[in-house]
Amino acid sequence: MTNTGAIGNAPLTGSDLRAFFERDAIAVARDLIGCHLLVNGSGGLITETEAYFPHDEASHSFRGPTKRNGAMFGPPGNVYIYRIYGMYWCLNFVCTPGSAVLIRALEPQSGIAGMIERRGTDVLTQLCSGPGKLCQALDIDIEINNRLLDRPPFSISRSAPVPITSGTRIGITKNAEVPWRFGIQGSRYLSKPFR
DNA sequence: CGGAAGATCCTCT
DNA sequence: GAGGATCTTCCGG
Repeated sequence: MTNTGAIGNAPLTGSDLRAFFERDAIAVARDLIGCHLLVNGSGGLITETEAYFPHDEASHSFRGPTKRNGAMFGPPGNVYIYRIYGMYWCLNFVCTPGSAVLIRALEPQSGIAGMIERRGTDVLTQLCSGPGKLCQALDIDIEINNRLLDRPPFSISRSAPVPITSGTRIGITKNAEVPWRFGIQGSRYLSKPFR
């Protein structure tokens, strides 16, 4: 399958941003693959995503809004950031209320020197090959939770179509069999290969 | 290279 | 008080 929705590369803003995200999280997760993400000048092509839903036991929104997951019930195109295992941050983009896409990996293109410094490695394929690594590389933390993607420090734009593959989501125990993980087929910049 | 285990800290039960 | 949408290191094969 190919991402056919990608035309042009101007940043998604305002009503365009809203229209892109106000859809089924699976469609959004698929269409985000190959998009270009910048955070404070660091970023690149999104290579791996996962979709989460309110009716999905693996989702933080499964039991309704709480203090922690509040941003997940914000407007389409909102950013939801949470701490995982007491050590790392994870980045999500909100779709319809309580639905979101976890950004799991990207191919570095901009601000690589800063990523190398923050990650402590110069191996390009290991800078953003996982949700926690990606946040460390892009200097993402809770300070920029609950903001829209068309405002600083964020910028997101569509890019050229890429070949898409899918599989089961990573690191969960509940609802673990659904194929709601998406990625660039054959990319070297993934958290794990697709089977 | 694959599996195991430890690090570490909230939030929600 | 348990349990994570993770990562790194260490160990064995």
